[in-house]
Amino acid sequence: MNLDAVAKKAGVSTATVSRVLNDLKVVKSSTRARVLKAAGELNYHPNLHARSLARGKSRTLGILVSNMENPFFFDIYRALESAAHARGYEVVVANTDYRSEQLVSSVRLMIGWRVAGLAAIVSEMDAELMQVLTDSRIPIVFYDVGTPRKNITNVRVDYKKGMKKIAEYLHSLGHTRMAFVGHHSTLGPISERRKTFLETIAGFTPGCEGQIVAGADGLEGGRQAARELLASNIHPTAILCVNDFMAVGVLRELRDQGIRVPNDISVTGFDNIKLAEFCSPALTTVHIPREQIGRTIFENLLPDSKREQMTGREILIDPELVVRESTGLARKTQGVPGGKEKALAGRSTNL
Amino acid sequence: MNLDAVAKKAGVSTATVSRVLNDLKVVKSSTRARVLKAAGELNYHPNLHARSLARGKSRTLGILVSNMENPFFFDIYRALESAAHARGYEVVVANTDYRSEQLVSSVRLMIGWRVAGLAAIVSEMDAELMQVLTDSRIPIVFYDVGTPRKNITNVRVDYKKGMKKIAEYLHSLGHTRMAFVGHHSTLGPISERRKTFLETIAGFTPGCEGQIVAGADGLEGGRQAARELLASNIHPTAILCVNDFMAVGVLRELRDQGIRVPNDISVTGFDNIKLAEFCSPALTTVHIPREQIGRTIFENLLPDSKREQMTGREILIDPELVVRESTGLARKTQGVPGGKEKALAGRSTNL
DNA sequence: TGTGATAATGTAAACGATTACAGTCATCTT
DNA sequence: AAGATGACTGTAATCGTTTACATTATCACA
Repeated sequence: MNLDAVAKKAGVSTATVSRVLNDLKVVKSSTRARVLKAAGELNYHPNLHARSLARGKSRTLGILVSNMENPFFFDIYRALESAAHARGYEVVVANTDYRSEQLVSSVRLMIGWRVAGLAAIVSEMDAELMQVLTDSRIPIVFYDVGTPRKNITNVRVDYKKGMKKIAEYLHSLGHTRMAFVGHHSTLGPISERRKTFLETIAGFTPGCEGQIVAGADGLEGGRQAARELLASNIHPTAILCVNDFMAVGVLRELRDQGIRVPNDISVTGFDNIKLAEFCSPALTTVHIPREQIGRTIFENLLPDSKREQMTGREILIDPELVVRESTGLARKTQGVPGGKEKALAGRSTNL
Repeated sequence: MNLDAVAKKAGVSTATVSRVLNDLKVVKSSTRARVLKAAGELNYHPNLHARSLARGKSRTLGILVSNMENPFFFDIYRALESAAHARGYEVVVANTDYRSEQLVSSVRLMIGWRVAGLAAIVSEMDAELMQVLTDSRIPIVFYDVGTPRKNITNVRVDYKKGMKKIAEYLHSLGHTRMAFVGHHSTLGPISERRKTFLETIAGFTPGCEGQIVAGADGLEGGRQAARELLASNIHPTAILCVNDFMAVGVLRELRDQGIRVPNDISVTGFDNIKLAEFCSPALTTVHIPREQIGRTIFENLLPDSKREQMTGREILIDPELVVRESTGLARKTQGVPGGKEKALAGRSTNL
């Protein structure tokens, strides 16, 4: 079913049909009606490929996320989409699953679709991909990874500040032995988050120790990491998680092992996803304004922005501590609460 | 950047470039190399709109879901996508947010993109939309809603059986006063789920009572519904939720009101999403094989299926009870545990 | 060296829209 | 009555591919 068929049926030219369908009000209302009737009867739907091709520009935005299952990503996606819809843009989303191979192929797809803009809310990155993107002239917004360049904006949360707030808070509760649970793509030796955590801990009183474990991003990954952590001889009094999603997994494992939160161990998340207030105990976390991030990304993707698009900006977002039930005073003695392990000798804290 | 530019740079015709890019191995390997080099240097990416237009058929599947935030939908989406990728198909997804207005516009979009197939995992439905879809010749699979027709397959879980298993299980634990928490789109007076619940309850010993509350699909909606329920004078001993996602919200509200689960009230979910085993207490629920559903949907979307596509099939999926921690024996007396309400007189159960 | 056969490439017509440009009317003006 | 105006509508080029068909190299063999 194409324009021609409709045109024929309505007894007009394809140009007129096109004008009707695009609401150019130059068309006489009687012909307009005739065309609409014909289109309706034929169950006609414009071929959007042909349309984009002819128009030469699209009103579709692409968004890449690492893990749509993690509500953090989903919330940004939703905010972005709703901002876009409000301005007549469509959004297509692709899940990279933290695999840079998948990222590359998704980017290829998006460029092939000639999206009007591309948002990359991903942790993984690929050096030559950056080049391809820069060359592609598409307006791009990165979240967290990447550096501003021509036609590239970077939205970044001040991760360091958030981490500091959390760590200081825990420290003020008497915690000195802390562990960090992250997922692989945030924990490579080069990763900023890992570094931030270690530096922050190191900045405290000399006796503070920081340890690191990793799992996949998700409930199961969090649980797995907690399991490893507990099986080791680290015995932290607080577990800081890279995000709320994994923290919920951690909570679960602790509960399974009979460890009380926060009495025996404190746990913190990051992001402040909805689930953080619905799990038990509710998570102490750091709020990241995903709604705002989504909107900001959209605005920076728009072609018309009068702020010159070509320089590349960086936008820094300030996270806030949210205290709930999962954190409390550090236990004075560091006996292992689960009970199945031997008591620790001589590793008293510096408090 | 178009084929022509590449062709010129490589000193060949566009036809040859196209052949190289599509891996038609008729091209001499030396020219092939030349073309690839040119394409690379120009940072060329084929325009997929033009491609689809020329080919006249796409390898893209559309999927519509009511609420991507609910892991149930997400899991189906993921399974479908991974099956699709394995066979060289792309997937685009649209969130309808339970709004049939949004559904209509998403369908329009998908048809406009000339998707090779369309999966509708939605609860909302629109009479005339069904007609549009039937007329559109696109292979379609519905989940739960809709009836099989020409070029339409219907995948359906035996909701009745699942509900029955849950209700019978609860009944065997002594529960007679049950409430059902659903979201609006599953609870209209005409909805099958509502009916199923009421019928099942009615099928038990005469004293059994069933009540119904609704909230939005989600954590918050579940909590809200629970709040209403507890504020009313229904005092159920068991709360059956339409899905796990809402059940987690219910759990949260009960905990806030000091009601112990399952000691005071039993709670059940539906779907068996991952979260169901990570919340506290872990949810008794009914397993729905989302992985399998996703794969099944994909297979029925494929054009080549030798099973004649034209008749329309129905596929029924059998759910299984999963007992965890959120259910237990009914309290013998139905005093209100929260303590802030007056005691109930004379409404003893039939046990 | 000519002759098919076969391999490699080129030509040009689709695909289904949009849109600049060029009509065609009917209606006023003068 | 001729010309101007403005309101509609039609013609045809264009967007960037694919692909049937035509054409030209290449090569083995008589």
